[in-house]
Amino acid sequence: MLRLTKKADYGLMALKYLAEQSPAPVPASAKDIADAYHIPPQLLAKILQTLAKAGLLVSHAGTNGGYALARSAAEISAFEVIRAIDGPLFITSCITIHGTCDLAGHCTIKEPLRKVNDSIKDLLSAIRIADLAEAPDTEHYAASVGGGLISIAV
Amino acid sequence: MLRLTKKADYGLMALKYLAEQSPAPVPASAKDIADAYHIPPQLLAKILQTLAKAGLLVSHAGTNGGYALARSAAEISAFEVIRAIDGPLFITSCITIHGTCDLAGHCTIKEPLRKVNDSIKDLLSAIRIADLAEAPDTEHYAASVGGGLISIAV
DNA sequence: ACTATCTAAGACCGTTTCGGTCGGAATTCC
DNA sequence: GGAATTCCGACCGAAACGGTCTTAGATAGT
Repeated sequence: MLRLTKKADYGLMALKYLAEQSPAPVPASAKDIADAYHIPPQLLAKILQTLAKAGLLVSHAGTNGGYALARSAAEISAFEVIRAIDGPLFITSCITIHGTCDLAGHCTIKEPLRKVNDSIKDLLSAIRIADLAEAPDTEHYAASVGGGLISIAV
Repeated sequence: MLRLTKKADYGLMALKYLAEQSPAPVPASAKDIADAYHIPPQLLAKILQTLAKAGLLVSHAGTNGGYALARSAAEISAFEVIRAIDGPLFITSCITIHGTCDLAGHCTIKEPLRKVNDSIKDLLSAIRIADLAEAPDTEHYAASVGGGLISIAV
């Protein structure tokens, strides 16, 4: 449960790939990335398209075309990627886009879970693509985030 | 995305109901709870069964039977409930039960996301059924959790 | 201008999961 | 014995997910 889709996984992997390539003299094609990670090429192609449409990637059609990061890898959060691919983050069915609960009235579960929701969002927002790339071992990664601890309001 | 199932929602609501009833002179039947929250009775019945099988509830069959919390509401975490209903918590498809990634080798996304995974787990573990019950407004709830801040290792 | 390469976009499809229902058996109380 | 209630598995429709296919449009090199 609570698992993000394979598409989001692929998207993050693709962004990581692009982050490691930058600054890229030539953009990477969907096929390049798909080959590198053994991802179904056509599927990745669609993912990259939505990522481009979301403004996280810049695309270039035609020969020698491909994709490149729209911003620096340090300025793109995992949350943005996941949101762009999988849609808005709602941990519970109660929290809809309108903020209303279809079980309105008889659902007091909503408020506490909304906080969990926000916390997860903060958690994912703190992870940046730059953290994914070149993050081989645990200690170095934790240190790079800021002391290994982040505080989350509950 | 990243949303927990309606079953888990229902389960949490049911636990909250039971928490508010305790100490209960008589256990609450599945139908009682279903009526209170307008949940499909047969569906809730199955949810309560799995919750009982997981040891979170004690059940009593027969006339005037029903369910009651197996422990105090303060000793049951939202994480346990969700895990019992929706199964183990894996934010990414990479993290399987065996801890192995089917994209083994060419998937460096895994490690950072595992930490997010653990953090969410900690987050949900910190929420207890007692927090859901009698938690009408935000301020009181936040204060009751312990200063409104919890720290999570990244 | 032609062609190879590449993105853009949408239809389509098989499988799985989810939400929910049904029916029957076992248990307990009156 | 009968009513209430848990227990358990089978079943079903709808939606989501993962993936493919096809077609069209943009670009660079020759």
